Amino acid sequence: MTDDRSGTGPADRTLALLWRGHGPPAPRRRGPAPAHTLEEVIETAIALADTEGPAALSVRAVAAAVGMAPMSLYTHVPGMTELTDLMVDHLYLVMPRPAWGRRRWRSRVRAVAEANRDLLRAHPWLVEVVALSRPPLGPGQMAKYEHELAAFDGTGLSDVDTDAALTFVLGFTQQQALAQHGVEAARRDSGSTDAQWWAANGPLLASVLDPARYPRAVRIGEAAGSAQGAAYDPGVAFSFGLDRVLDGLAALIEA
Amino acid sequence: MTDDRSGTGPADRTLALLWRGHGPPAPRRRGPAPAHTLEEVIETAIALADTEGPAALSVRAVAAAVGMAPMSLYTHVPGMTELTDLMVDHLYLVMPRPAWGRRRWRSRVRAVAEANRDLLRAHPWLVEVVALSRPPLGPGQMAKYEHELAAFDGTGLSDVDTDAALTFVLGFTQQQALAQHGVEAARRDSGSTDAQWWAANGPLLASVLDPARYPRAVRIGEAAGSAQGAAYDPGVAFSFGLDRVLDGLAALIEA
DNA sequence: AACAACACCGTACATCGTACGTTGTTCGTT
DNA sequence: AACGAACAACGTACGATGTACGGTGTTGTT
Repeated sequence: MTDDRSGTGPADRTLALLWRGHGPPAPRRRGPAPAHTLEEVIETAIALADTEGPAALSVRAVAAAVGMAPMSLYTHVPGMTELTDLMVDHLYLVMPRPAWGRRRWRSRVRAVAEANRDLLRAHPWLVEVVALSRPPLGPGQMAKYEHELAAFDGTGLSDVDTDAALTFVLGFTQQQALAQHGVEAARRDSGSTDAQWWAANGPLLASVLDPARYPRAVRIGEAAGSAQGAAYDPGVAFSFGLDRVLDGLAALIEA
Repeated sequence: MTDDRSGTGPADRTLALLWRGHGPPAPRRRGPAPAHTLEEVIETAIALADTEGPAALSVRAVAAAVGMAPMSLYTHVPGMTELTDLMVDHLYLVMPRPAWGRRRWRSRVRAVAEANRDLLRAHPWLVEVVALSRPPLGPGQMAKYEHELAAFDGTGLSDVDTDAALTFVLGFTQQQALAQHGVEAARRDSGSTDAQWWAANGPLLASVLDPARYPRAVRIGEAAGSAQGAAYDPGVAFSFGLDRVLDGLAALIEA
C-alpha cells in the first residue's frame, strides 16, 4: 500500500518529479483536473521563502499561499523535503548562465564562484537547504554542472581533477554563504547592533580575555576586528578566500 | 521579569555561562543545593547527541538523560540553543592541542585541518550546529583560536592576513564535514546502498541524461563516479581540497 | 520567626510534519 | 447510459518540538 515504488516504476519519487515532462507525455488521467500545477506550488513556495524567510517555509504556509488546504499539498509533493529539493532545482534551472567567450580560466572560475554567491545571497533559505541535504540530480543541477564544468575548458585538467576542482570551488562558495548567513542570523536574533553588543559584553570579555594567556588571539583578534569593523566580515572573507582558491588551483593547472 | 540583563550585569546570558567560574567565586546562594551541575548537563547532552544522533537532541531527551523533569533543564540553561553553544565550546575546550614543535607551517596547517575534521567526524551533530549558528566566544573557542593561530607563526603574514588564513582553513574543513554529513544523511534515509539506488534510478537517469545536451557533465560525471565508486567521495574531496588550500596559502606566504 | 531567593516540577500552548479516511469529480469500461 | 476505478482535495487527529507560566518546597539572610 505504502510502497513508493509502485507509480512510474521502481524509482525515487523525487527524481521522477524533478525530471517531470521529460518522459512520455502522460497517458491521460482520471479524476478531477488539478486546480493547481506543481510549477505553481514550487514557485509560490520560493516566493514565500524569499519574502518571509526560511522559518516561514511550512506545509501549512505554502498550502495557504497556493490557496489550498494544508494536506492537499501532498497530492502534488510527497513531503516537505521533496518540495525543497524541487525548489532548489528550479532555481538552478533558471539561474543565469552567461557564455564563457574568450575569457581565461581564472576569470571564468571567479565568475562561477560569484554567480553562486549571488544566488545564495538572493535566496538565503537556499543556503540551509543545500548545506544540509545535498539535493538530488535534477535538470537544473545538471544544466548548472554542465555550464560550470565548461569554465575549466582548456585548463588541461583531467576529467577527475576537473570535477574535483569544481566541487572545491562550489564548496568554498557554499561555505562563505553559510558563514554570512550565520552572522546575519546572529545579528537578527540578538536584536542589537554590534556597538550595543560590545557595550553590553565588552566588560565581561575584557575581564576574561587575558592577553598573557591568549597572546596571539587577543592581538590578532583585535587587529582583525578593527580592520573590518567586526569580528568577521563576509565580504573580506570571500575575497581573501577566493584569491586563495584560485591560487591553489593555479598551482595545479599551471604545473 | 523576563529581562535577561538582570543577573551578573547587562550581559549576554550565554557569555556569562560560557565563562562561568572565571569571575568572582559566587557569593553564596540561597535555596536548595542544585541536584545537578551545569557540567553534568552539558556532558550528558554531548553523550546523548553522540550516541543517539542530532535529531535526538531535545529538551525532553536531555532532561531525561540527566534525570530530571523537562522544564527543570531551564534552571541550568536559558534554552536549547544556548545549550548547544555550551556543548560546542566544551568540545573545543577538551580537544587535543599538540605542541607545534619545529614543524613547518604547511605541516602545522594541515594538522589544524585534520584535527578539525576529526572532531567534526567524531561528533556529527557538531557539524550542523557550527555551520548554522556561529557559536559565541567561549573559553574553548578562545583556546582553540590561540592554538591554531600559532600554526602560522613564522610565516611572516600580517595579523589581519593570519586571521583570514585561519578562517579560510577552518571554513574549508567545516564545509568538508558538512558535505560528508550530507552524503551520510542521504544514504541513511534513502535506506538503500549505492548499488540499489542505481539499480532503481539508473534507467530514469540514463533516459534523461542526454550526452548531446550535457557533454561534459555526462563524461566527467561518469569519470569521477567510476574513479571514486560514487558520485562524491568525502575522502578524495578532502585531500584534493586541502592540497589546494595549502597551495593557495603558499602563494601568499612564499611571495 | 518571617522573608526572599532559588531548584525543581506539572500543566498547557502554539507549531511542526504527516498518517488516515472521506468526499466528490472524472475517465474508461461495460 | 450506467457503473466502478482512479484521482484531487479536504478535515481530523497524532506525536513531536521549544518554552511560558504558576506553583511547591528548601534554604540562607534578616
